[in-house]
Amino acid sequence: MFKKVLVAEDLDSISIAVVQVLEELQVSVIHHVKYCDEGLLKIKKALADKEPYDLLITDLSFKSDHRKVNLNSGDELIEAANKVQPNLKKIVFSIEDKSYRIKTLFNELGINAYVSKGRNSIAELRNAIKSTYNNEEKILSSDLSFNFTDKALIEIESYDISILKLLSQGYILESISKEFKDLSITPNGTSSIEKRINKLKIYFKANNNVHLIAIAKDFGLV
Amino acid sequence: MFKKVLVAEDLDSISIAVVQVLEELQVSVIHHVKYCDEGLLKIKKALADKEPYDLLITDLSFKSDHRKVNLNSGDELIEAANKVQPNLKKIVFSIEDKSYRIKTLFNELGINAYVSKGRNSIAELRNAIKSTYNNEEKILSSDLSFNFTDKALIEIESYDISILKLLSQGYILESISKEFKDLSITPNGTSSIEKRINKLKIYFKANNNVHLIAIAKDFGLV
DNA sequence: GTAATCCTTACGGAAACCCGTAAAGCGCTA
DNA sequence: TAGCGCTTTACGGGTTTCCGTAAGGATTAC
Repeated sequence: MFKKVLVAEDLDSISIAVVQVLEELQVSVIHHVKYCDEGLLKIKKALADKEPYDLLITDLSFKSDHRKVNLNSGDELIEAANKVQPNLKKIVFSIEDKSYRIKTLFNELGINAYVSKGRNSIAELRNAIKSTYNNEEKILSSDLSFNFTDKALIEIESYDISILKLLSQGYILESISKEFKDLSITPNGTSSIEKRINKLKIYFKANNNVHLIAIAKDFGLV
Repeated sequence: MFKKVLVAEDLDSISIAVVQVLEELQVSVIHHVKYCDEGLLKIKKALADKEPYDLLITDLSFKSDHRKVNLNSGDELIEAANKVQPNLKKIVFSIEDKSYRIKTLFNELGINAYVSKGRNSIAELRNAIKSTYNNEEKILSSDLSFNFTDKALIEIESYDISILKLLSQGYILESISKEFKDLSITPNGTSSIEKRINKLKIYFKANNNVHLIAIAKDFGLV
């Protein structure tokens, strides 16, 4: 079993249970952080000490409070961790259950397992840890079963997300066009952006922009 | 201390910690349910057996799965519980931290304490349980401090929520007007509804309807 | 090198919005 | 019942979205 594991989870009510699982599995060194920044520090420190972590178990969303932080989410923590320790095994333990989000985690951040917090997630987490230890790939908790080859949601790319983000911030077409020109994102003609929004509306079966943003919010895209 | 407590919480990772707190506090009978429906059943059963619960600790949002349920949220569970056992003490333990939502819980559902899940929430929960036992009123975990007399958010009423809901479903002004007429909700002229939306836009500093719905989603109003 | 295709941008008219103003309805009081 | 104040509704013009069509430009096929 893993020797040294880092848990990044802000909610104390949850981290207690996660740590218990690790103890059950006879992990000898278990560290727990409540902020992503701390997590990255610990990973770096462990590397410097030549005693790197074998596994990172992290949540995705972290509450913001008075503290000023660099890394705001599990995604960012993983990205940063990948840079300093690419071979680190990574399990995400989060409430998120949108296929779009999860696929991105596997494909772009190279996580080893995803466990969605739910009614039986502690058992799922235990299994995921074991499977990860046995070098199995793309482990998904059983309540989430979607087709990995389904391209539908993957095709929504960062360009679309940018548009949705700006729309949700009250930008009108013209302002989005200007913003894109400033950031040299192309295409940036109002007409092209309009067309792209149209595609999104068709894809998400939205009646209008308001509806579209509501749906995008529900999907966690913005 | 309380003798008999019911915990309604779907995430097993959290309920473990909650039950531990209750055990520490020497509560002799601790029951735990993962669905609101089960919760209500247990409350009714306990009443019928003349051994009612002293306290209900519940989450607000419950994941939906294959199971068909009547009660979808902690709010609904509390409302139902109030009908069968009005004297039941109630503590809400949720991630929610929007003052609007929380105030409604105190004012309309008569909960005794609100503890927001966070980095130190287990200690907060322990205190809230003790305070509730000592008949203190309107107990709020310390990371949430807002003014209870501040009317601002309370003034957003169900009428506004209805408008926001329909907007977020892609309705245009005219359709909303028609819908309101069907449901005999007044005022229902397109002009009045428009004016109300305008107020909301000013209140939330939104540039347009799209922006407004994005903000409403963030606030958990829809 | 030319044609076909795709992508980007432009244009225009109808629908829906945004916003100010004015009229109509309704309860209250004298 | 007339007058007052408040709420609701109606109206109008400017802006933005919505949606179809088409022109310009780049890439690919042959």
